[in-house]
Amino acid sequence: MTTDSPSPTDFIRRMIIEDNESGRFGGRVQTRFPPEPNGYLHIGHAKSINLNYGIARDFGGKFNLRFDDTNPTKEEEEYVQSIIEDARWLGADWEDRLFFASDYFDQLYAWALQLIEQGQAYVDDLSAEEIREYRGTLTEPGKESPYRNRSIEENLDLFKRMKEGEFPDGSRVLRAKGDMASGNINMRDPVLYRILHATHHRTGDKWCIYPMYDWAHGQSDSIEGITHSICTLEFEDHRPLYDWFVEQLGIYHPQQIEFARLKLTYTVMSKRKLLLLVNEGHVHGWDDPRMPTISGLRRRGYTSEAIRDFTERIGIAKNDSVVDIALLEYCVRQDLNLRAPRVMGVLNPLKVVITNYPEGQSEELFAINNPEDESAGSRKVPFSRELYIEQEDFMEDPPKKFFRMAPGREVRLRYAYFITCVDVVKDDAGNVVELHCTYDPATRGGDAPDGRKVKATLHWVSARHAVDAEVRVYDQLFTDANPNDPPEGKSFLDLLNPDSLHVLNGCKLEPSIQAATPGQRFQFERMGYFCVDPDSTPDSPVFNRTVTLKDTWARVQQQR
RNA sequence: UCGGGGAUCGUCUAAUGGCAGGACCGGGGACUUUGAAUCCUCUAAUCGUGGUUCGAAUCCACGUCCCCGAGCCA
Repeated sequence: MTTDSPSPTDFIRRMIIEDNESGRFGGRVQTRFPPEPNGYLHIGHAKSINLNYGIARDFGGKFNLRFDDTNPTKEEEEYVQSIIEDARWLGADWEDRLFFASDYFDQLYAWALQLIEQGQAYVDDLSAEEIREYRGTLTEPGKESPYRNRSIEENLDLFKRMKEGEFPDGSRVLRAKGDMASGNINMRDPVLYRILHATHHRTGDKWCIYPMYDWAHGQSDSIEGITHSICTLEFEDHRPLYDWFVEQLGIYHPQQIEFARLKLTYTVMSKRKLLLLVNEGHVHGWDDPRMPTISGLRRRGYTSEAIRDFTERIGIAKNDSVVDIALLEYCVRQDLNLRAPRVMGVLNPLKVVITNYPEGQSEELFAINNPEDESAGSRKVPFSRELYIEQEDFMEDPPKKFFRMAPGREVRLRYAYFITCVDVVKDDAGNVVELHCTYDPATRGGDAPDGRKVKATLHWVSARHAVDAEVRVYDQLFTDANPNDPPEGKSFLDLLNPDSLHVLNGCKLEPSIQAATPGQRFQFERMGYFCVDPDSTPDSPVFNRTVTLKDTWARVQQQR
């Protein structure tokens, strides 16, 4: 009844358990992830991968990676490589079972000949537009093509000549004989093959006819011995076709099961929209850290463990749903809290001079690398007369609940000393540019021997020892929780958040960060989780903010 | 309205004829050398109307609303 582990029996696993009990597939379980190489993987795909791979793993079955590469006009090798990399990074293991639908083109062709010979497929000369007209509408039946009753011999001849390249693109198609009056439009003589004189990323120019999804997918599953072919809801009314083809061919019959695709608030998930964002330059590529792509999330600093945890927490069902992106952020904080070493970094520096600290002197203070992980050890952080603190940690005229630095107030510098603000230096425009403070030498390490308390602990960096860095802070890509549903006359692009990226320069980081390499993740204490960007060099380090820490103070401020 | 699918706390998801549970979000509190983490705690739901039943989120009937489908895309 109550399960505290998040992974459990969703309706798909229950179906599999039933199949195993009835011996339907001989107790065998084999799943697959079937991406089309026409874009990068996104977190919706991660849901599918973790579902399919997780099922295979949990049931002691097998998992295949199969590219659904039946449309050479949209598919590219670059996408194949990125998908393999991302799927692996997510933790999926297909062992030696990396397949391509294009591996099966010969078999698919032979099966098409079989269907023609059985009198169940024909070559149609109607134009694309005519086919559409003949198909009818959602509420009215279609009518049969005048070419539907060609002889088997003529169909065989024409289809072979289609394959030989005798006809131009679009001039003919091979269609199955379905039922032009069916309420399910997929059954109204679906197209099996179209003529495409295009170079395929794997088969080159060998073919000029290419199978449609419906003709390729089920039979590919059948060839691979897939038991449970899991796909998303929009394929639900393709299932009768899926079943019909394998039955007519008399081949092994897998079970198609559909579940709801993932939607997330404040982002878009369709490959078409993501491609548009990339092509129109609204983001800097598929791996832009604001993208919901796997490569974007990785660059942002997400771990595959956090993503897997997320895909387990959201569950599997058939309800259309939109998951709050706050859950994803919760998952990555949860994971990074345990593994990210802490470091001090000031994003918006405010200079502090400790007036009673000797000029030219410095010392090293003890700091813990990760309070959640003792094995992470400790480090030394340099302290000196001139420091930086965060601008937002000082207010000249603080409201009631603000208990950070203010004139006359004493606070703790993390791992260092208690300091008291004695003077505020301003520029001509009245901006606070520097604080003069005194420190209490007796509070070294951060504890007052007399037991007095301070309400705030601030992070800081010694000015002389600081590493300058660029920090890229991100906000949601869209201002609207559901950019898929823009107001009348607007596009989802109109809902783009103009402030989704802020580049901060001159950020001050403690020197221990110097050796960090791209991909490394840190918690900047009190500020959030950050990760070294691939653009980073030893001379000019660049960090991405993965996510802020949960910020109670920020919430209090918003309520005011 | 032709076919297919779906409606449970704000969100996601359990309960498959027997106490509507969990997680996220939000509120309150404890603790605190991160306003973090952790811990405690609270708010909050069965689309509607009938029916069957000792008992209905679950079964039945009739409604309502939402999603998908008319690519030579997948």
